[in-house]
Amino acid sequence: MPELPEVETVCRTLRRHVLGQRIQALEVVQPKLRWPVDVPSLQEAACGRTVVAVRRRAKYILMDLAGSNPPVTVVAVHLGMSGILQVVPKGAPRRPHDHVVWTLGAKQIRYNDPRRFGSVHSFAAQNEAAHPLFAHLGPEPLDGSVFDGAYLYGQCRGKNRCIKQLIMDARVVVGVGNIYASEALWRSGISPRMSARRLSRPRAALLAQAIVATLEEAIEQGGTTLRDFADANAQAGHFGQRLKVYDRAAEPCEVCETLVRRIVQGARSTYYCRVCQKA
DNA sequence: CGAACCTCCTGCGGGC
DNA sequence: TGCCCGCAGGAGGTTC
Repeated sequence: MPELPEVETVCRTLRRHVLGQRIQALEVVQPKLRWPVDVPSLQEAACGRTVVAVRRRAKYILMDLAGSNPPVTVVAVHLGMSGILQVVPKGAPRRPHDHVVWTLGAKQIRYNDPRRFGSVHSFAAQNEAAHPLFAHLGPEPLDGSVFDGAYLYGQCRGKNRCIKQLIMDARVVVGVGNIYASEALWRSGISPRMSARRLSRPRAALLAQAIVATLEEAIEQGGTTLRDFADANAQAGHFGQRLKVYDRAAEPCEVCETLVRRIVQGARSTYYCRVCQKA
C-alpha cells in the first residue's frame, strides 16, 4: 500500500519523466474511483497544457500544468490502497485496471488501481488551498518548520484518544499511515494505546523525531531499492524495507525478543512490543 | 470531542 | 488440489 515514502518516490520518478512535456490527450477508461472522475474538467485541465511541476501534498501527487485561463491547473492523484502511476511508451499494451491515461508525446502516464480506492481530481491552482481535499490538512511531517516535538505536544493537549489514532489523523499531521504509525511508535518506545493527553513533552519530541526518521529512511530506501516504481516494470511493495513490528505478529521483537502483538484500533491493525513500548 | 460503523473494491489467505 | 468466503484497508462521511 502506498504510504508517504512510496508516494514521494512515485513523485520523483514522475518528475524525471514528464517535467516540461505537453499533454496531448487524456482517456478515462474507468471513472468510478473513490470519487467519480469529472471527465470534462480533467480534460480541460490537462489537454494542451505543459507539466511545469510535480509535487506531493500529504499522499496526493500533484502535477502543475501551465496554459492559459487559468494559467496553472493542478491534477491531483491519490493512490489509495493499490494504485500506481506508470510511465510507459505510448504503444505499450494496456493492462487490466488502467483507469486513466495521459498521453505526452511518445509517453503515457497510466493510473492503474485494482481496488479503485484512489482518486483523480483537477482544479485551478488558485483554488488549491480552499479545495475540500486540502483545506483541513495538517502540516507535512517533513516540514521541520512546523512539525516538531512542541507542535505534536500541543496537538496532544486535552485529546482523550489513543496516540496512534492521533498521529494518523490528517488534521494533526498528514502522511502517517498505518504502517509507519506502528513503526514510529515502536521506535520511540511508546505504546500505541496510550492516551494522547498523557504523553509528556519529552516523549512527544521523541515521537515526532521517530516519525520523521522513519519516513526519511523509507524514502531513502524507496529511492535506492525501487527507483523504477513508476516505470513500466514497476512492482508495488514495501520497498524491501525491513519493518520492525508491522505485519510481524508473533515474531520476536528485535530488541527484547518478546513476541510482537497485534491489536485492532479504529478498525485497523496495530503491531507493537508490550515490553519495549510503554504507556 | 470521540468512538463505531459505513462506503468504495479486489486480491489474497485461510479453511475445508 | 481447488474453491469459496471473508477480510484488509485510506479516508471521508454519518450517527450516536
